[in-house]
Amino acid sequence: MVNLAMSCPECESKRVIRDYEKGEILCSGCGLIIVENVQDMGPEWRAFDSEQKEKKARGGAPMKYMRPNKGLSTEIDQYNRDIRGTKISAKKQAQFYRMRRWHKRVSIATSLERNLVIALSELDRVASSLGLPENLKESSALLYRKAVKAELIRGRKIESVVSAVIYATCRLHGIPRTLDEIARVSGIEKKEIGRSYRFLKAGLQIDVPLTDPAEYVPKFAGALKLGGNVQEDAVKLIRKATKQGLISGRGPTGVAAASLYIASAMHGDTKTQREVADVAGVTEVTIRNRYRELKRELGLKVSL
DNA sequence: AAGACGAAAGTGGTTGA
DNA sequence: TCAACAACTTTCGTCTT
Repeated sequence: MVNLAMSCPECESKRVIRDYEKGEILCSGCGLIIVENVQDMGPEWRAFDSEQKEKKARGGAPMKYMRPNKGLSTEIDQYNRDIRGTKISAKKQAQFYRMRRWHKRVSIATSLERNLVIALSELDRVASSLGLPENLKESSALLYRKAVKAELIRGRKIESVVSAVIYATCRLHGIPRTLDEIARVSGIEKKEIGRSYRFLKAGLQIDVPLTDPAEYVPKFAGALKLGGNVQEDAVKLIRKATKQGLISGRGPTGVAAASLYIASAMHGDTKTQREVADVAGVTEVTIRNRYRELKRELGLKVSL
């Protein structure tokens, strides 16, 4: 029970207390229950300085972020001695050998399982918030299992591998999702995902084709509320540019954005560079650079 | 006032010695 | 491992509508 610094709305008395056992805030003067079912979100202890806080806090990092199977598992050591150091009998040795073997098997099975449980739920969460179809989740899960088998997870966060797997699967399926988007929903840094992705690509020898800028067109056009014919023209521009080797080495999003920008202007539904840049996740400057290249190389006569 | 333009400097990643 | 490099971003001043 703790006195709170507030007065009762009923009787105006200052005797408002908090009852931790019942989870209520009430007035001990008139008995009015002001708040029911209070949930205490904080720790149940109180600390008065940082030293105490250090000592009392016992949370630590969540288990899943720690190295799997470290700190929690038991090992049966390999020296066939008892605690006094004398050799133990052959019969006992054989028994210990069997125990070790089983112990190893069991721990490997559980750590693998634990890994998969965490990974698959994370995969589901990220894939869902990206609006990815069910079959893509399936192939992602499959790819993740392959990665586990190839022992590519060690040393990096499960989450970042999951993100990398999703990124790879999206590209393989031609469903464009940028690293930025995945980074946002997964909470993993872009470069971290990129690193895991490259590692994955090398380790599993999957070759992912370069992203075709045209894949981004419907998505960006949708966000900009541009019609189908604008999209078609944008794709045509991209095709022409591809033939002239204008897109190699260029970021696909930038190319798609510039093409859409030009196409929108050709249809008299001009969007500002700012608008296009925002939905494409690039800057206006990049759009201008691509736009300039396209205009020059394709001999476009666009009045803007 | 808003948008377009482009120069210059800075950033993060790749590549080749 | 380091430096050069390309693509892209940030920032900023100028021009156009």
